[in-house]
Amino acid sequence: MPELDNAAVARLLEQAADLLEISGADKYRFLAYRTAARNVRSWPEDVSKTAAEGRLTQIPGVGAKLAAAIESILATGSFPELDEVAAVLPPSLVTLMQIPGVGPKTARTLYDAAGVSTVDDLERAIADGTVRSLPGFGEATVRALLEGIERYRRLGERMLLSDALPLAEKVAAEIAAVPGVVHVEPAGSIRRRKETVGDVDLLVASEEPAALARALPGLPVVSDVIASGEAFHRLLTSSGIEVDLRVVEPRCWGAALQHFTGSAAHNVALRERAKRMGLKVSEYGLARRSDGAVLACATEQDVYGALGLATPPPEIREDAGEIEAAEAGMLPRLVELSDIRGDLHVHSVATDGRSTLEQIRARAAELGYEYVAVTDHALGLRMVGGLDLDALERQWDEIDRLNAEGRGPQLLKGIELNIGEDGEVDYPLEVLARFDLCIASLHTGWGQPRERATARVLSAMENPYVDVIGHLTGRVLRRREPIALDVEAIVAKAAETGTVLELDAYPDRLDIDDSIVRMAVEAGALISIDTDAHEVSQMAFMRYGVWQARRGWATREHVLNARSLDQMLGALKRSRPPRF
DNA sequence: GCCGTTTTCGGCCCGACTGTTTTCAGTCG
Repeated sequence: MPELDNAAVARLLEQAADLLEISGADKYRFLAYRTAARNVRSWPEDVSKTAAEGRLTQIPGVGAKLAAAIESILATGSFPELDEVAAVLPPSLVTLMQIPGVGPKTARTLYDAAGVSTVDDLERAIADGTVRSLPGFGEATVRALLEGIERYRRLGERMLLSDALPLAEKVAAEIAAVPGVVHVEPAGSIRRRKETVGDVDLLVASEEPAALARALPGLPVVSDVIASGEAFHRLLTSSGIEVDLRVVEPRCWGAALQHFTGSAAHNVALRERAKRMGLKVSEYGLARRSDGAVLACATEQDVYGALGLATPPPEIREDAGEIEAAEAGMLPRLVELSDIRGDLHVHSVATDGRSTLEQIRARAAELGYEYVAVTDHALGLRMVGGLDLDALERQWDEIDRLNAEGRGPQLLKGIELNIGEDGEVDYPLEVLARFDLCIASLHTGWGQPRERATARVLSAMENPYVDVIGHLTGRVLRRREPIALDVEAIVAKAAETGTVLELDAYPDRLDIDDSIVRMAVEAGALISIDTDAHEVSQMAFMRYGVWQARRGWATREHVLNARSLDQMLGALKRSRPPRF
């Protein structure tokens, strides 16, 4: 039985929830599975450990029954309730529900009446007229199904935040110039800075919605208006990405922004709280239940304030403790881009980078940094021409020369070491001691057993000169799965040894992710937000790393490179007296 | 199936749109 991580357990619970919903089970039963799945996914330790210690019911939304289900999943890879429902309904039906417009009832009908259990089945059944002949499936419904299939195939993959956000900002800028527009802001998962987003939502407040509607087709970034109503427009942009526009009255901007920012789970928790207080929250404002009087709606602060809450930053609105913290006045002051004093992971022309040391220093100066570490690849990574000792000496001489000029940010002598098969790194200790800081990363061993990969990282962390572990899991969003690792053990070791965990801000890595950041924050381990830039323009990726760190509840104090040069160097493992 | 500022039983978010079996169920965000 392969070790199942929290995400794998969550997926099985979600599958059970979907199948139970299709089977017509009680609404609150399958909702309970879904809530548990979400909380297992964000649970800050391995559920296998939680299970071994008999603490599964500490996970919010997990009671006795779901604890037993999770124990069964960990032991056998499934659980009785899932097996039972999967014996009656083909598990592939859950993919049918991913087609826009197809919910549980439609999926069930299509399966029962036409034997449809996959998207391909559905396409065939539409083509041969089977679906049209079913009761309840009129002309318009069949047309909507075909469009849904097309959208599912075209938009099935989530976009990177780094693709969606710049587009949203561009559309927002053009809309802001339309007469009558008072506010315009990306909402949804873009505003929460989630690493990938399913769709681009823009919220607009306008005094003249009709004028906005007339202006949309003429905007430079808009190539087509796909759908248009009074309060909703769907635009096709010149980049081929669709943007959904919601238009609201300026008077209730705050309530609308709160509503359309979500997350869904956060909003549900908020409305439950409101209900307990005799209030009601919707996109139209916070109202008294008794007489419907609207008490707050102009700003988000008004809405949260009327509920007795401070306003949580959008990045942490996931119903993962932020409402409790907001109530207690304990919301963290999250790290900001302006807190960042330097970049500790940048490649140069000496290996696989494309920028010179002077260019790197100049770019760091533009970004207002105090320091920037040059961290080319070490000897072991032959494929990119890792540096030998002679090459290192040359680079160090040049760094000394540039620093001696006394202009601009301090260049630091760094290196990106390769973690070997037994956790060893490329140079002996006496060479490692000569760097200002060393990052060590896994570059090989994808598909290794979890224990083995974990042991390599733990062993590297014992090295007194491995200051930082680079892009821990090696994932590449939409391309490469993370290496299977005992992340909890690694975070604990980081706190114990003073090894810093890097958050690689490259937009398709964002590695470590928000959940690991939160584990590090809670364990007292430091993180370092670095761009891993191979070209100076990529040093601008810092903002994506900062956002991911914010999603993990990191404050300035948790971030190594939010410290001044002296304090940053003093926090490195190598600056400490040796332990005996 | 979970859970407690009203509860160990009886609740468990809000509003809009759409099609059609035609005034309500299904779906969505």
